[in-house]
Amino acid sequence: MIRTLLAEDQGMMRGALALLLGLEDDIEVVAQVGDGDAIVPTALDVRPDIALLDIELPGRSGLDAAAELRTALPSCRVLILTTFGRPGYLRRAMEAGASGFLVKDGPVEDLAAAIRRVLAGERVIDPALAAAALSAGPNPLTQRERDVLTAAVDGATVTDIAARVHLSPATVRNYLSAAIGKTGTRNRMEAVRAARQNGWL
Amino acid sequence: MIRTLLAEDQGMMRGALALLLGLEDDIEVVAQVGDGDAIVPTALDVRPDIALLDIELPGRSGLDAAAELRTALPSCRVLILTTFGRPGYLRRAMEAGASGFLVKDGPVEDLAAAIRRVLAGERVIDPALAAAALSAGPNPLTQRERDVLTAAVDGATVTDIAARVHLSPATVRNYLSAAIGKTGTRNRMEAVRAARQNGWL
DNA sequence: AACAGCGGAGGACAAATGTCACAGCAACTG
DNA sequence: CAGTTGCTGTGACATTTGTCCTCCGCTGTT
Repeated sequence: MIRTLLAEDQGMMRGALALLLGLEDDIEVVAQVGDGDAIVPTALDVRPDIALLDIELPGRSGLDAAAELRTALPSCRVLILTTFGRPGYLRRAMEAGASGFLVKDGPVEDLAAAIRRVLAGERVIDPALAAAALSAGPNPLTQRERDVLTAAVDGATVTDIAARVHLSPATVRNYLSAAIGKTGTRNRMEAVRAARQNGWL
Repeated sequence: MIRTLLAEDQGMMRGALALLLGLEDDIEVVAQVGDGDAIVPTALDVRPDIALLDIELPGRSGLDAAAELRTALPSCRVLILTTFGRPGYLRRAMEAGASGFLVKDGPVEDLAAAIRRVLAGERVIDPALAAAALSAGPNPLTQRERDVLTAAVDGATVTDIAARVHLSPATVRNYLSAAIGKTGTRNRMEAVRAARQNGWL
């Protein structure tokens, strides 16, 4: 019996996947969480064989949780299940020690199959996505540039961002300018979009 | 047997929901589509009792499809199933003649129950959401303001927007200013967010 | 005919934004 | 040690953005 932990924030999706996986003879969903911060504690509690993690969750992101699981519960494999097949996400997932990366676009049948393959020691990654991740290259943004960009997503002014990140407004503008330059865009908004698109935030 | 059409763009979600509904004794999923433009033709073809529509789809939106279904196939009830419980969405769904509005956050069990209730002639709407929709008031933006705002979502400059909407740059700035004023925000980006949030786009 | 209302456009102005050059400092690398 | 890179900060500058006021032409109303 494959003991599975499922982390997904959308209630309906979570419930549906749990029910589906429960229908499989060899798979058992032993825990469901809807919050990123609950992943590691729950995993330590129920000790699953595999954790199925969404990336975008309330609280800690699935990628962070994956990295922490790697050391906290090395026996547990991680399969990332996400809406967005962003190159940077895949890259970070691999760096976090995930064994597989699945996008929610595909057919449901893929899911159980992927779980079994991961448990068998295989790595499960969409080949097209892998190619995109490699061709896109690594994240060109520095930590600070990411900070400033993420603080800018909701339309905050330079002053707002400066306050949030504890920097001088002038410095914030420099970082924004740098980010705009590196992403090859023309303004904040485009830079944010481009960085999001690539999974650089 | 309740004949159901399912429109949802995420393959895994669509497949999972279809399987789940198929497990119910009295429900039968007679068609699945992943594209908004396919909804009406498919419905005319299979003549379902109820259409389960996501709002944000490639091609036509689920709301537009709902409105068209209303006249093209009046016997078919519409149940909107969406990720975002935005007041404006709910309002538009009701105006489009939908019989129910469900957010994907809730438990899966709600879905089959909602379908049965809709078929029984009831209207299914989350009370909290209904209150929010009423308190938020109607969409304050004019058609042009919406056009300009939607053209601004991806960080386009005034010139870009002007070209897309076939207006003078000066006019575009006026509309943006109006939209910013009406949404009570400080700049484009915030205005776009606010309008999105409320389902005004 | 006079009127108001609205969509579109222009001008002028202040504020915010993006760019650039430069400088000090810390940390790492060869 | 010298060189590089990243972080933080200035100051100056051109451009863009947001605001406000005005004007024109069309439409429908009284």
